[in-house]
Amino acid sequence: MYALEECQHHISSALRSLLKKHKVETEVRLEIPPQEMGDFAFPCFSLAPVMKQSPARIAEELASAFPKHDWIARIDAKAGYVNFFIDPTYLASITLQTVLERKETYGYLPEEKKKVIIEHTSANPNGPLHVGRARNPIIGDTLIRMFKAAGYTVESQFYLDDLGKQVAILAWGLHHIDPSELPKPSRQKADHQKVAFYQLANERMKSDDAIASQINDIVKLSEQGDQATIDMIHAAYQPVLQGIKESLARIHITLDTFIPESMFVRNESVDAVVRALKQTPYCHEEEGAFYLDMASFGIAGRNTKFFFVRNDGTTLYATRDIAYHQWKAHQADLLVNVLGEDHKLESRQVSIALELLKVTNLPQVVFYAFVSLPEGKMSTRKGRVVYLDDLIDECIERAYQEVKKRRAGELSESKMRDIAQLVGIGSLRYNIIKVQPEKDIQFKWEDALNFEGNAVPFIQYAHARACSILAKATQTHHQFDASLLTHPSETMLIKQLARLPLVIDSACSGCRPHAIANYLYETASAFNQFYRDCPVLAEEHAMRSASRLTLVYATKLVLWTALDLLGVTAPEEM
RNA sequence: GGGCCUGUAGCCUAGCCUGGAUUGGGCGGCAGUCUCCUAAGCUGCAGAUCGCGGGUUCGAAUCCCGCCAGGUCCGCCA
Repeated sequence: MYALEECQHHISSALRSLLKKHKVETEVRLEIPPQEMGDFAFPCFSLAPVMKQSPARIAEELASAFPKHDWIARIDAKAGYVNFFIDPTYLASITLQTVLERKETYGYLPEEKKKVIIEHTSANPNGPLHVGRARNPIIGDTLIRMFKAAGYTVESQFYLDDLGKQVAILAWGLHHIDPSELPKPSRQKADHQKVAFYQLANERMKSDDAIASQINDIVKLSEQGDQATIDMIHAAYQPVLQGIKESLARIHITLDTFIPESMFVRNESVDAVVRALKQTPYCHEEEGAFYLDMASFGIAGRNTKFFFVRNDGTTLYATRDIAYHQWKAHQADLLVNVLGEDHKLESRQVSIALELLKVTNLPQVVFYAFVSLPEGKMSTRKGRVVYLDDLIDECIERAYQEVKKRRAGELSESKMRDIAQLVGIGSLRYNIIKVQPEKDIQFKWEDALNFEGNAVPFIQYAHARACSILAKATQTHHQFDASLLTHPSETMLIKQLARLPLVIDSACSGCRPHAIANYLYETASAFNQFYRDCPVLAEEHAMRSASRLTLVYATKLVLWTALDLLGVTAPEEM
């Protein structure tokens, strides 16, 4: 058990037994009081009616009766609260000791022995990833890293839509459009080269019914499992998918498995889903097509009909999604999906259908709001997009300018390029992950490329400062005397380091990746204040200097570990 | 027409699930700070009817109801 957790447990159980003496059985929930008022607080207001005393009086009694313990330096009763002050020396000694023992796994939680599948990105492979969609892989990959740290076995999955209209349009375009008709692609990557075929094919389909029906034929044949058609589509999207993977790899994202939608048609599990759904009392027929009436499940709107079989007997995307999730439910203990908010209704409908099929392991879904441009929503079809690859380049280039501005002459060209790489990519990931997923984001270059304040360079810089001190130190053993680390800035920093396990736990259980970003910012900030107040190498008292050096080392490890949760790497100098 | 999400200083954002003590940060603005471990830092100042109106409560940014604004969805599309 980590330090703060142990301390919290100690306080709650001591409070519980104190209250038991007053014949009060209650759940003890501790709060974090405002600064300077303590480390944990217990509000007594709800006890007042039960104990027939004023909250202030109860707080005083609890405070004076509270047993002495190493954890607690001081207890205050104030305005109906019992405020507990952790003993900074005790906390420092336990926390630093734990960091030194655990090193890169400090903060990681015990092995849960549970498996979670996290599905993310799952973009149609018809063109390059754009910034609107970039939120998906970044949230997904961060969740993956968080769940691993929280002790889960994690598999990342990309659900590959290889049967849909989008890939059929792409395939048609590649076979019927003369490349000379198209504008020159901005990049050599396959995803950038092929997207123009998709865009033009999409336009033609809308104005020409013959083309529309040719594309529909492709969709139909592939859904029926026609091997030649499936192969043709596969050949069309495969290079695009490869391009998408390369883009993701640039921002440190790889996926474990790609599950093609066609798998569930081929193995006939979709047919089984259809048969089972038809058996349910919610199933109705309309002109040869079948739907579930979801009105009684809280689905409201113009139409509560959830169609799962067309009148020609073929299935729909959502039907296959049900088969996919039914299969997935048996592959792991926990399922997490990252989806755009436009999929909210469909996802709900799929879950209802799964419940009707007696599937109990339903996916937990993290929805994110769209990233729009000042001109409006991004759209591959309309060509109104900022591509992820372009944003990556721009971030790295801008980071390079910043490094050059500050360190030209001091660092070699290749070193500056390396730093720019880490800063640029880190900025991109951090800027997207630091905002809670359900909040709308309007993409503005000046915000995305702002490297000051609450941005990743601030954190990387703190890490680099720590590395710089460590590099200059002659001492190699990490020894410390916790009783010498009593400066307020030292105590603040140590408390911050002690929080990491709690942050991982709560961020993970609530699927709130932005909490990690916040924690990092606060930790870097605490380190910068320590840096200002507490000289390390220049400190004359040898043991104090050594202890501070150990604190610097611990901070470096924590910053590194937490940045890694976001898929961000920190340079040793910048 | 209906469902879901969002609304916190000029701009961006945390806190909302699980109500609690002066709503934390950042950008931008103003004023300081490098004979001292990298000033991508640090310090101070100014700036908020927590969208609006009710309700519950000893206590509401947080819970409930209504309204307003923005996003998103309501296809035998994916």
